[in-house]
Amino acid sequence: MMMMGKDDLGLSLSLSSPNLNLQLNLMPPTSSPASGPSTSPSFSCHQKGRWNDLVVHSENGPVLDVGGAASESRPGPLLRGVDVNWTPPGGEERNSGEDAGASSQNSTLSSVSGKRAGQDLQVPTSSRGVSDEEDAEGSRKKLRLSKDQSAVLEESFKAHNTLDPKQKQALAKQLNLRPRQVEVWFQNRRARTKLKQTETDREVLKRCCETLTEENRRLQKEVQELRGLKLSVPQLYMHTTAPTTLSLCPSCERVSNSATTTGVIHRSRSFSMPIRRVLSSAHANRSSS
DNA sequence: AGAGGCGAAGAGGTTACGTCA
DNA sequence: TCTGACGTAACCTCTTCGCCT
Repeated sequence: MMMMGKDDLGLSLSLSSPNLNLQLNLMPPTSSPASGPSTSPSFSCHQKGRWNDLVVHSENGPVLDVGGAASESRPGPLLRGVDVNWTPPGGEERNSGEDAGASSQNSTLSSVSGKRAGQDLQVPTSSRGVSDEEDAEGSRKKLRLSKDQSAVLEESFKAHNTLDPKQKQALAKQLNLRPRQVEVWFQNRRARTKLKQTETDREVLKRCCETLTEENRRLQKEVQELRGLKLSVPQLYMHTTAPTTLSLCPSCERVSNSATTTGVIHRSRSFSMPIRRVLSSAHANRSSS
């Protein structure tokens, strides 16, 4: 299980509060410009040349051998039950080159749900058609990719979370999968990554909200204290305007009570300490009087 | 045996790009 | 040359469904 970095998505969020400086950088890697729908992070669909060095190769050819004709060549413990990714010799080769080959000869790989098979046959899209012979096979069997296949796909995904057509072909051939399967795997992988990231962000934002709420509560309390002081020690404020005009000097970060200031407090955390000095001073005055 | 989770895959929509009249 | 219609490809999101625990 690979852990995704925070920059797998195309969002950038920055939050800052006195007690919290939060930056969520959800931008995709710089090599993966976001150009999809505006509602969500997405990845360019025209990324030719970005995948040139990506496929994970093995010294001895494909990293895994699930496509052997002999059953003993299949990864036994890695695959539970039938190896749906096994391709009869020559079966995938007939389809090499195009996703249209998704009409796999591999009957166990049938991806046609009974409900939708008819739709597919009626309106085959560019790469999602289903052959009649596959339809005739009946219900689809859907099994997991092997661990080795998933590992190779994960490695590829780490390097790039989008697929170049050539690399899709290469991966498909390497893993004895159909290009459509590789494509779908990457789509689902991106979706899982995004979902995971969304949940993480939600937690972070939740904590941020709690922190800000607490900070707000604290500041409200300070305001109450200041107002109480103003009532009890009016002479302390005679030379100044209302407390709300207190501002923070951007250079020294001290409280300024200049009447010319706009009252904008830039850094409330720095504001807090001088305020406390004011408070202690006021308390001293009150106790002495 | 049934429920729920997970993942593979389908369907429909969006966007970007190329082509052509 | 510009422009709008059209087709295509890649992607995203939602959903379905089969397998596994």
